Amino acid sequence: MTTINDIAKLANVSRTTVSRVLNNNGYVSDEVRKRIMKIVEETGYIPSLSAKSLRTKKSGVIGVILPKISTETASRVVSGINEVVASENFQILLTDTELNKEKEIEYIRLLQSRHVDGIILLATNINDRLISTIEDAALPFISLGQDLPGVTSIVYDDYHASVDMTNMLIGQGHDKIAFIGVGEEDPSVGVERKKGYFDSLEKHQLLINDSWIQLGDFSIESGYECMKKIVKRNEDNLPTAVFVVTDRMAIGAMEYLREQGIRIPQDMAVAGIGASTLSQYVTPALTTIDYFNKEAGKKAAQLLLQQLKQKKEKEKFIQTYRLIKRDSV
Amino acid sequence: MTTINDIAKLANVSRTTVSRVLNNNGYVSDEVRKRIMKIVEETGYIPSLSAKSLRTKKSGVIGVILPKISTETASRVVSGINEVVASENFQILLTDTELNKEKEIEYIRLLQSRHVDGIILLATNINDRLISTIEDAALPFISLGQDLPGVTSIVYDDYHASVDMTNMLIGQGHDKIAFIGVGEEDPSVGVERKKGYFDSLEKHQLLINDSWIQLGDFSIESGYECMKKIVKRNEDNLPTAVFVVTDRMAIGAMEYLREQGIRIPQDMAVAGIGASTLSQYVTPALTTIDYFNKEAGKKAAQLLLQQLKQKKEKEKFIQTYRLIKRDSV
DNA sequence: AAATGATATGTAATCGATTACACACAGTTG
DNA sequence: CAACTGTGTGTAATCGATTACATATCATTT
Repeated sequence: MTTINDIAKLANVSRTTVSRVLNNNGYVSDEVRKRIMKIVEETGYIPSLSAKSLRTKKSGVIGVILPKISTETASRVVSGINEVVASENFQILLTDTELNKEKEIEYIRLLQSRHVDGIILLATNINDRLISTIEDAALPFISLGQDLPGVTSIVYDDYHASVDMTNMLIGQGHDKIAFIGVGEEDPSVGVERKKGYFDSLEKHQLLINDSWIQLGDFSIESGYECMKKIVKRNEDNLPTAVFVVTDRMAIGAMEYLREQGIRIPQDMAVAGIGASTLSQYVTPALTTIDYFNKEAGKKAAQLLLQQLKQKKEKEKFIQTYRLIKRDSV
Repeated sequence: MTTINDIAKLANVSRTTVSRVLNNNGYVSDEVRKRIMKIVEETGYIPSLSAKSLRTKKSGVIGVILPKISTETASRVVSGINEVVASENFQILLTDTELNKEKEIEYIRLLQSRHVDGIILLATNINDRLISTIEDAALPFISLGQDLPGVTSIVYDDYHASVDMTNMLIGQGHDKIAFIGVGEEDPSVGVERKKGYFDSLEKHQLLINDSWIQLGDFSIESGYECMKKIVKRNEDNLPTAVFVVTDRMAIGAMEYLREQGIRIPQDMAVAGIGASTLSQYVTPALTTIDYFNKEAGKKAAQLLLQQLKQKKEKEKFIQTYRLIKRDSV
């Protein structure tokens, strides 16, 4: 490996001068600049960013912590983040917690030790150790998906999205609306979306029937199973619509309905959340809510870059959403 | 930031001893070890991996270069890679070329300057500068998707997959089979898959009709447009099947057919490649080929980790595939 | 009792960059 | 012409770790 010292020797200058040329920093005569650049190119010299990072305390790397790497949401968000940070010559160091809370904390510390300049966390839960780890890290930090105390956060407006969707179903004349959700460990998907559903029903003074409510685990299969349970338990009096808190589970639910010959939307309307590609191309096309994940990723990256330039107070941003009405309703 | 020196002072030892404790390296008395560990925990000391990396020439980071970050294929492959490397405590540094050849080269050099321990490239093309940049980098390197000379490569068996699919269609009694492909810049998708199609037709002495062949750009929309052109140009004599080289384009094609009231598969059979989630849940479910992308990612990571341990000769691996027959045929 | 080897710790060089500071030389200014 | 300012370059400390080598102690072996 050629180092800055080698270049300096070859060009008969001190390494200070080479560094000045490379960083466009301070005075260097044209003649020397050219000489050095020529040698740099000939040798194919590549500066060591570890050394640079050690000295400057900056790495040009942004840490991203994902709950699960291979989901469409994650992929869209990362794509948005990358678009923004790459344009400022940062790279992304990717970690995947596999939905494990311990790993979330572990990775924050790891990223810190790697001297990342900032961290974006796609958060799925809130707990004290997490908060204090983030505080201790004392790094520019953005939380996406959950509002973490003391941390600049971008959140999806799960509550209102859910209310809107339920209202819309009610507006279509449905008064028996089933619900497929997830567990309450996830404040956004598990709590807020369910709350929106309940509140809307209540406001319209509609019946809430426990046998219409099932919880899944985000997978397509669990959507299928939940739908099956709902249908089995209400064979004599089926609900006329089902609101599913994620598209994937909604797809599973649709599959079961199709198998059973229950027509969508005539016999049962189906609505999801997430605006996955899938939702657009299933038949019938799924009514859903678009959270603009890629935009959220971009926003997160922009906020982070701002924080890199100057420390800011915690802020909270609410990502807009859009209800996409399609044939499943 | 606490450093190893701070710990050393607090523990009344030299930093050498601290380093020994932290790396479980050489002799340290139990008493001192405990004392140091206690202080490490109290202070929340986190070693600087930049410094470590500078000294040891190892970073614990694997560079991954993707052609496009937000595709299902990429996401599956990355997920496979991550699963393997994370288990050995490596992280992934992610870069996205946006299908730009220059960036491919730029990123290899960048990753090199970041002292990544190895690189996995999801390759989409082959060119001399790329090869020589890889050579110069002198890093453990794996190419996934294209067989690069001198580089251990994992390739999908595009040719035979394509032959198999075409044979299958022919076996179903189709003799007018249209084709939607991509440009030849992409040796795997653009060249090999097309070659498989042609060879199969030829072998069965079937007509090859230029107006049945269209090239798209990987997008769903382009699949739609290609299908449209094929139908328009052959209104009096429609082909009875269409083989599309990617699932996304196949989905686009299906959409156009549906709009036109052309029934799938009765009027036209459709086949894709990729086994996207989408392919499983569209109606009718799309016949496609599964390349086991996640497995390929794992394999790539395993090969890379092996190379980290000992340098190896170039090898070439052919990833298996599986034809999934569904309702669209 | 001397030699040997295992255990325990420290000294100091090193990795490859950046940067504060010093110095030299020009041209300009009052 | 003395003082100042703008250019151009070098010296050496520094970032935070690892590691070859040296040294010291103690128990064991011959």
